[in-house]
Amino acid sequence: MPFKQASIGSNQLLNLLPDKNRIQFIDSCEVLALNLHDVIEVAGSVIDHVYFPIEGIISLEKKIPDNPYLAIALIGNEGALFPHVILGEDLTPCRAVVQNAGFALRIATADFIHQVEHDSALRQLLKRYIFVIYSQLLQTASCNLFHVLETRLAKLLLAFQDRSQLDELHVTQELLAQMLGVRRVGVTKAAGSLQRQNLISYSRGNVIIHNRKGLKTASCLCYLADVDTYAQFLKAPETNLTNEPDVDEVFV
Amino acid sequence: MPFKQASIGSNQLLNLLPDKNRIQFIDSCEVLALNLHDVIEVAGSVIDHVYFPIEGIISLEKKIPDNPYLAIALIGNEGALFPHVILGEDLTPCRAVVQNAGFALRIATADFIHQVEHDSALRQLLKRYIFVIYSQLLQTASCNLFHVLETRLAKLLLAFQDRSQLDELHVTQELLAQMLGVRRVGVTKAAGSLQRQNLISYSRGNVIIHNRKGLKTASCLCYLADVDTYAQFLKAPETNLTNEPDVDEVFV
DNA sequence: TAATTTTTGTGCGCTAGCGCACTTAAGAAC
DNA sequence: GTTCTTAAGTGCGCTAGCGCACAAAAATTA
Repeated sequence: MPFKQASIGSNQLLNLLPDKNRIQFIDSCEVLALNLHDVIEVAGSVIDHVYFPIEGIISLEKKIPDNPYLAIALIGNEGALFPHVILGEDLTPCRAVVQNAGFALRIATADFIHQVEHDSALRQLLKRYIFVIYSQLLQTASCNLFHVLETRLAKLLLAFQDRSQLDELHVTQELLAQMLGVRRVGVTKAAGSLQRQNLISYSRGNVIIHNRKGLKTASCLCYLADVDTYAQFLKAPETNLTNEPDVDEVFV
Repeated sequence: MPFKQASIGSNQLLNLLPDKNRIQFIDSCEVLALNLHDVIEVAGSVIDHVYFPIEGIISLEKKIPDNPYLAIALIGNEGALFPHVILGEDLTPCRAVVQNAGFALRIATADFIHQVEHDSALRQLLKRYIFVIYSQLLQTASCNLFHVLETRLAKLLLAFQDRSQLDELHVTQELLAQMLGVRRVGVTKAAGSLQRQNLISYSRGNVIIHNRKGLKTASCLCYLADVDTYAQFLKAPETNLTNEPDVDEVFV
């Protein structure tokens, strides 16, 4: 349970910062409620805030013409939404939808960039996080092509649980289908199979995970790969985020 | 023909830099021959050089266990290889293979980072490029899931031609299959269909593109989307890469 | 010229997921 | 209760791509 040990009520990414930096950064943020099915951004829009979820789940979804949406990533309190504005482009290539209600810290893009400019620890952390997302995206691109629905569903449920911190997930088959880019009946079939294996049970928008270990076995290795990638680059002890200097080490 | 107007013998990305910056940067590079089927990096290895192809094509390929390789991107003289080291992580999540012989500028990672630290125009350019690659990767992740092989093959051939600057591509069906993550016979079938439509012809490792416009129609919209993304962020006139300041504007 | 290797083509049965249409069941509202 | 709405299940024919095996043709080597 890679993200479960984190304390509720905070953002794990920001928790990796030294206290001083974190406190200063959070001071520039406001708290925003994430209401279920809110569309935070549509594809192509200008990003005017960067978000750090504390509770709740946001899915990043890419749409290509004549095809359904596809969830590219789930963002919970282990991550951030739109940190890539530090790359200098404030457009989002995909939309962001709240899939579990909760709340998040958010900061105006300009303020965010200002903070990042003047805080090397924060900068380093976010660059690392962007690299992790990039690596996981490579994995997803392969996974989408090669892996059958049942394993992809298992992966998604695990990712959902990691971010909701609950054994009972509030999500319908219809929504899962939208995230996976398949028909709802496809999810019915795959979920039925997982239920018959006593890994999960569900009814009308509630999915209960009974056997997390078994679900991992039923999922593709991509789930573990993603968790490993995150842990490798964003685990607290090894991160060694530094506070100084901010002059010579302007970017890297 | 989005990349064709570029002069041979240079890297288009670096061409977007002001003369002064470009000359200084290239001065720190060495020229390296790209030999067909060279594996420049394997997945997970430490990146000790960043490459700027001048001629030739390199494919970035992700491997997941029990499945074939999958080409994630083609890199020619419109791009760069491993620029993401500026994110602070010098590992590569995928391997890089030379698919068309040629040559490239390359620079040691440490030197590269040093240059990027002290050259805001270069930094801005590379961040933009990374964003473009990221956006295209989102597109690819969807494309892999939704689009049939024939359209994906058409897209790949167009991307190949853009980077080889020739109408005759040197690539076997076997290699195309490896890049697309499918069986060779799948490519035989799809390529046969494109040939019957008089869009291409081929024999024993040579693919000739007869009708580029038709091939665009036969490809998925993802090809055009990728080209547009590149043009939007990396077109010469609009880029406005600046030289100063390098103090206040340390990162963004 | 003959043998070998590389590249491309064909056939066949199989499976995952599709579109479409319809059914069942559980809550919610009346 | 009864009706209505939302969520989940079933059936059917279809297609893309799979694995496997084998055939044909072009290029290379002997």
